[in-house]
Amino acid sequence: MNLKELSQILGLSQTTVSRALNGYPEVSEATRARVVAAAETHNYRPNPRAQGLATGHSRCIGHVISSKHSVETVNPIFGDFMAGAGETYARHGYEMMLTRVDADGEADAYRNLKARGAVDGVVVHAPCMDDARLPVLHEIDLPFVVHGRASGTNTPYDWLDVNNRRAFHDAAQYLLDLGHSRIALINGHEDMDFAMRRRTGFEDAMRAAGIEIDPELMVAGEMTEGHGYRNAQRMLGHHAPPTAFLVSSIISALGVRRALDARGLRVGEDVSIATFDDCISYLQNGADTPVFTAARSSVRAAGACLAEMLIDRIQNPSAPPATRLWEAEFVVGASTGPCPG
Amino acid sequence: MNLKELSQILGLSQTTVSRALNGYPEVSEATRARVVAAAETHNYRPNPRAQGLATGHSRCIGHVISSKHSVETVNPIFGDFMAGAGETYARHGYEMMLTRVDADGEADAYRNLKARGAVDGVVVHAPCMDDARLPVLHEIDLPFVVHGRASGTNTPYDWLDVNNRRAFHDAAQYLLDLGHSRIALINGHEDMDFAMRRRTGFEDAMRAAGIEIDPELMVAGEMTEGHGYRNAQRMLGHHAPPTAFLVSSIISALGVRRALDARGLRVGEDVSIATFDDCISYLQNGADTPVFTAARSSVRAAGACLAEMLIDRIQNPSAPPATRLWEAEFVVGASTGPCPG
DNA sequence: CTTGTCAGCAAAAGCGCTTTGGATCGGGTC
DNA sequence: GACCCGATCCAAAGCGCTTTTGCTGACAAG
Repeated sequence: MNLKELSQILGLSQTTVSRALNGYPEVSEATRARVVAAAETHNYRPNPRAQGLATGHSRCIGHVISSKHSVETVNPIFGDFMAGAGETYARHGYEMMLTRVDADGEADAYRNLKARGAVDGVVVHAPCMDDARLPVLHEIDLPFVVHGRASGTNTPYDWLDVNNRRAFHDAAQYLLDLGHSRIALINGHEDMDFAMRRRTGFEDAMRAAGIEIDPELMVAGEMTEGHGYRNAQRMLGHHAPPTAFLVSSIISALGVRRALDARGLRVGEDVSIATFDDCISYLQNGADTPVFTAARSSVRAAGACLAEMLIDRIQNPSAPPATRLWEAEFVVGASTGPCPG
Repeated sequence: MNLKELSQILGLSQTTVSRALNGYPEVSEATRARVVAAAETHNYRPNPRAQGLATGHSRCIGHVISSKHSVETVNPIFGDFMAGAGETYARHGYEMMLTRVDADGEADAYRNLKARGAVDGVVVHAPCMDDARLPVLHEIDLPFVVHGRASGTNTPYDWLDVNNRRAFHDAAQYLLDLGHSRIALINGHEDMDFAMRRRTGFEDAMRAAGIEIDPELMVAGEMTEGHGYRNAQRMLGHHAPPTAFLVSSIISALGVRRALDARGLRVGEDVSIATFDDCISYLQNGADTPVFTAARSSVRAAGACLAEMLIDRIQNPSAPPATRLWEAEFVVGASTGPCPG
């Protein structure tokens, strides 16, 4: 069923039917009601491609996910982020389109999406310092919002970020207050902006406490369980092992815990673990009492909020840049305790 | 840059340019080369909506993800599945479109996608018994492939599944051979087909060993870490607690392990754990020696294969149904050992 | 009885592409 | 020399929608 057929059935012109359906005022309420009813009974759905061709926009949001650090590894927060964003999109009548690209193909992918008019806007994931994608997006004039921030970029843009520096500062401070001084940092890839900020927060707290940081106890990499396990194992084999771990992801924290188990060390007694918790739905940090002491912030909520911000941006391209800095919530769990000895 | 402009630059008609670009034979190789070069230098990209309007298909695959069991929880294998599928789509020039719907909105979502011509085909996730979606898809004649199988459906369809029954039969058998008889099953929602099959495999092995199954030791639910933890905790408080757990997801298995830790029980010594391992990228089951004894099968590979199958189906709608039954690989890890006592 | 206004509707021109149905032209056939 | 033919290329008709423009008739104002 298309517009033409529907209009013939109704004995009206396509114009009138289109207007009736799209809420234009130039059509009487009686006619509109008749049209809407007919559209309903004949299960008419406007063809989005034709609509897009005519209007110039696609009612579709692009997410391009790159395999930057590893072709193999998928970001564990991806699903929850998309769930949050997806619901917002759906509510506003937008679809979401995923594009998967190789390591450095992101900028090209954006150019492609723009040239083809495939999407009305994009969400930029995992920004890094001096992110090369933002100038490209500005240049091609494709609306976008950034999940996180990109230090080094001076032209303003829309972003939503967690105060990662403060979150890690406060978490480190908490461990310091418990008497720990040999604190290890297991971070995400530090070319990513958020990881850099977390590291800064950690270092600030350590420095303020007058503690020199052992480079052996700082590591960055893919935030997998294995990454947490291997590095914790290595560090625990150190001549002066850490008494506490500050970890950038609950996934890696699981690996750290496994390393402790393997060495017969009790979590929260012999060794403490504090982590960042993105509130991944299938890995909740304890329904009742938190398993891990953590700085937490829902990635799903972030997805929902960014989606909203992007839609706003699309509808009002000249609005001033919107930015949101969320504070992580610090929760004390069973994984931390006073420094032994 | 659009076709019209490009053809004017070249001094050719739109027809010729279009044909040259799309590899039709009615154009000389010299002209074709000239056109291709010009398209390249002017960064011409055909508008997919216009292309779709003209050809009738969208070069886009739909994935509709429902919040059937829980609005909150995202399937942890989602990201890896999409990564696998996404690469295949990209290679064949397809995009993927996600739609998120409420509990029972899936069938409607399919009708919508079809009526609007938004996608050329869809992937059906998490089929259940007598799945209501398949008749709908047949009725509206939208090409699809199923990740798993839907028992009770008699019209044939394309699917790819892991031999879940055998995987769980063999895993249970392995535990039985180690001397365990109090074996607990922590399963996924059993209205889902794969969970039902796993349960059958488990029951078959137990029955063949002449062991009566304690209903207290069988549970089904959302495959989260918390689900594993809570149920393991409960079962371990039983007057005759299990000496082994058979778990449907490595995520839940992590929860089971946490429950063991909480009770000071050693994994693989006091209590054994065997699990299904979907090879989730950020939760690898040990790079060197497997952490968990597991039946494993890569969900990412499944995504890639299903994508290929769907594209085949779209290109050849009348081909006989394709089905693939993969055997899980059984790996022995550190989480299992002889039944103590 | 004009004139102006305005609600209500229709015709038609795109949007950017593919595809059908010619047109043109040089060369080979009889 | 008339005819056919393959090789190239072009004009124009859609695909299904939105939107500009214009028309018609009713009705109030002058």
